[in-house]
Amino acid sequence: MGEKSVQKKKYILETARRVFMEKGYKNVTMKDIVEACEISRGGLYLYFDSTEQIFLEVLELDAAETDDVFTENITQEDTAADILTLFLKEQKKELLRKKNTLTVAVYEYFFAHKSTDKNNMLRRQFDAGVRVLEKLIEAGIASGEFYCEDPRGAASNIMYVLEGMKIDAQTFGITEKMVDEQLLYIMQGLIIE
Amino acid sequence: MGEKSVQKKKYILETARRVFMEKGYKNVTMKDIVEACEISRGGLYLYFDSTEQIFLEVLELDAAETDDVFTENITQEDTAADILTLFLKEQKKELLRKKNTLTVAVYEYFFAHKSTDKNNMLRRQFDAGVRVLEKLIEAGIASGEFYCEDPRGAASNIMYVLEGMKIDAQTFGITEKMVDEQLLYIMQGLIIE
Amino acid sequence: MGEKSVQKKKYILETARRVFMEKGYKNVTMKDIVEACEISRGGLYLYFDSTEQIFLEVLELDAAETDDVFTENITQEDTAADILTLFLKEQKKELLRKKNTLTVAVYEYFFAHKSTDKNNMLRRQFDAGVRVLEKLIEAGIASGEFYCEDPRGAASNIMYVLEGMKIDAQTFGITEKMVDEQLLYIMQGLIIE
Amino acid sequence: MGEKSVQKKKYILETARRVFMEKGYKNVTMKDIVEACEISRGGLYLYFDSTEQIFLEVLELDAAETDDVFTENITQEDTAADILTLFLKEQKKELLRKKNTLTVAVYEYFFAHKSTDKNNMLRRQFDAGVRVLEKLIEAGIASGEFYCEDPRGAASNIMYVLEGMKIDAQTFGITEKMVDEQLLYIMQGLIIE
DNA sequence: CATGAATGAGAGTTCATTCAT
DNA sequence: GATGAATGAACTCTCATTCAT
Repeated sequence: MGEKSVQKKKYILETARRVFMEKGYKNVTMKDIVEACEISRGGLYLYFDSTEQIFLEVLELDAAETDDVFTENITQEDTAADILTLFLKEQKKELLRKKNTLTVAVYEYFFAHKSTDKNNMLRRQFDAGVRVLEKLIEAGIASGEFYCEDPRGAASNIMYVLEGMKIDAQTFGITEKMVDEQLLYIMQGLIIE
Repeated sequence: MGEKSVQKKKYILETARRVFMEKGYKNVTMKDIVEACEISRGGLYLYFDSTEQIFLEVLELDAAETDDVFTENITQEDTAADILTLFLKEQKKELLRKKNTLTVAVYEYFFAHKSTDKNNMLRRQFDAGVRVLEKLIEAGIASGEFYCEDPRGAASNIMYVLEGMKIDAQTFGITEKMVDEQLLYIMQGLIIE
Repeated sequence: MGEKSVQKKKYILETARRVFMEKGYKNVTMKDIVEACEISRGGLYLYFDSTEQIFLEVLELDAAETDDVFTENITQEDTAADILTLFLKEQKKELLRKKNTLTVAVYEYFFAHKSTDKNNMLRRQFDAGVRVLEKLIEAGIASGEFYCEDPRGAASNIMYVLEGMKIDAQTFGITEKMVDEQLLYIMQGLIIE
Repeated sequence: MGEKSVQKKKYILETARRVFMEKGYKNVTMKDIVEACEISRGGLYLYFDSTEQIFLEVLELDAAETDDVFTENITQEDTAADILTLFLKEQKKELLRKKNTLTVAVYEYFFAHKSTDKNNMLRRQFDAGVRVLEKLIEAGIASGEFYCEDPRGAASNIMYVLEGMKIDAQTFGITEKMVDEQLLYIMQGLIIE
């Protein structure tokens, strides 16, 4: 595949991404993507065989590009509490962003392709989140900022709460106030006053 | 609609329920339900106009029948901790039930029919859950069983966690161990040792 | 068929008549008639096998009931011109009546059941009209009221014009002025000034 | 839509035209046209969305192609009587053509889409016919060929008669003799002997 | 007689997918 | 590589007609 083709493929993925953000996963047809991309039906099939393949490659591209805005913003001087606050702030931003989000599409996809495989993207992300938070909490305990008897439990708790809020945001809406209250509750459970 | 029709309608709803449990919401066609019920195409239309109508009536029937297995099992002598434990045990059972569940269908439906309306079923259930848990925690505090500075936050925390675990159960699976650990974490955050 | 049945049949025909007036012939389904009559589906089939049969019986009933409002209003003293004027006035009334009319249904039916048979209802009516008008014109000539070299041609001319106006009334509308002008033209072609 | 598509579209319209001539308007389904054209179900939908759209485009094509066989045959030397005779001869030919005619379909369509709008095709055609005939009659009067006190009335009379005969031709048939007699009657009403 | 539930044929419509150009 | 016309399977929905009660 030549240079040109690579670019076109990327163009299709970016355009398809917008389509998935708007319509979720199951609602999206090859026709939708063809029309959004303004290419020919046959043209799309040169690059992709199905909406599933396109969606998975959109997710891959996403993963590759995300590359932690989060870690980039951490400096040496930051305390564990600072970092956790930063992390939660990022999550909150994500949660409240109503439109530009693949959340619905991702859940729709994984509902239909549930797998307990270690490679399941959602699972990897969840596990990774728990690990990072656990380390962070342990670091906070070590530095005397946090008190917590079960860092693993606390880390999981945060991840489950975030997952729960993400769903609620997409099904019946969630207000900034609700998010703030819960994040505050979480922080206060950890911080030594 | 006579007595007989009422029974048939119920039969269709029960059969459709199984179909929704198996295939989620969006995958289900009138044809699927017709075939599952072993009735004619036109026959189904005598009772329902669309899969959406069927689904909503399935949910209604569910709500009517659920009628709190939970509250039925509470006796006068139970302490707040007992009741909370019972509640969490019920939730755990629900969570781990892999097949017999409308969870996926419900989320799929509400992804597509997101509404911040007070009448949104998911919202009502969430709010009701928070209210019940808050009362319970306050009762536990009053009886000296629990310690908690923010009963509302704790109640919300539990509901979000349950929501999060429900999703995880349906997307990448969740083990009994994971559930137990998190429920334990929650209980220990409340109980005075 | 008992007395009661005869009444019910008549009731159905009268109700169906209204339906045909509203929707024409082809648009009417057995369901429409069942609903308009507020009887059961099976019930209708006890009396009629198809919309066609119903429609034909509606026409028969009509023919039986029409029984010439026209001839009833003619008295001995009326001149030919008086009678012709009366006839055209009746036709005009019929033409301008927008709603209560089976015209569209009748044409739709006979488009689909064209027959050059002498018994074709439209043909019988046309021929009868020509005959009556011809006699009338001849009577007018005899009495010195009219001048006409081809009474048969004039009679046919009137009938064709009425037919043409009936169609126009049902397809693009026709104003009272248009009708009056044409009827005046016809009368002036006959009357000796 | 490329050159090829334009041809195919025309092919479909021509084929559909035949179908409408055979079955009228309301009886024609997308399936009928698909089968007549020997194309696939989906193929037809690439070009047209409904039988109504197809029908209207058939009418447009017709209007575009008709382009007055009539006016083409008029020469400078023709007298008004010659032209009127030619016109009526054309109409007679049209009237007696039993099969190759959209008449029934057109009336069926306009029964269901009655509109007093100036743009109603039938109305435009009627008005245009009246105008042309009126001019012609006035020309004939000026040249001493015709005698007529109400050229407008005479013109309308001719158009209504033609409309009436068209209907009769499609419902109970009309013989060449009947047409000839009536056209003769009309001509004799105008010509000075 | 009368009911109305039930059936199944058939029309409309949309899309994934292929293929000649 | 790229196009877009073409196909056909799958779904939705409506009715004429039947039949057990």
